[in-house]
Amino acid sequence: MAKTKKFWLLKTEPESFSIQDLASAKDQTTCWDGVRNYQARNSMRDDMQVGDRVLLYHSSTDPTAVVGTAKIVRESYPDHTAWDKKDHHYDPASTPENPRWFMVDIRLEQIFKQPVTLETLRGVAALKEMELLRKGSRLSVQPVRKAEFDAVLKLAGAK
DNA sequence: GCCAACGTTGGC
DNA sequence: GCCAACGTTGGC
Repeated sequence: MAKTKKFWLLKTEPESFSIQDLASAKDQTTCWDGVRNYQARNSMRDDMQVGDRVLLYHSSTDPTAVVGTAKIVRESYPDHTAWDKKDHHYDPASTPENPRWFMVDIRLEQIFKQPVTLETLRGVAALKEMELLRKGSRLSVQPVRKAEFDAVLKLAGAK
């Protein structure tokens, strides 16, 4: 069966890791570590495939916005930062023998010349159902519909 | 299994 | 910094 490409949105606080950080990373690639939410983990562990496209969103900044796109380049594997006592996201319940948390690798595709702000997204009728715009939405790894992904690209003047 | 208390996220 | 909306924890 042919793989169907999926679309995602990943949130990050630019103070801790920004799309500019991704741009200057080796091979413009990074592991998406530190996710400690089961629903988000399940998306990464069970549903993300190499080749899927990702919107990168900067939260807790001004303005909050989708700032670019990336691609999944490695499917899920254990998040070893959960085993590191010194790591901020350390979780003693996760072990190498029985890992609880997973991550994927992503590679930068593009930084939007024109970031698409949350305010802009809220004004677009085609995005009314987008998870990001749901009241109280906190999920840091969200599925995005293809039509939504395309609409955001269009708003950014990107492909 | 219920649910109160607690911790976190994230827009404003 | 505030606080609404969550998710998790743990006593019972």
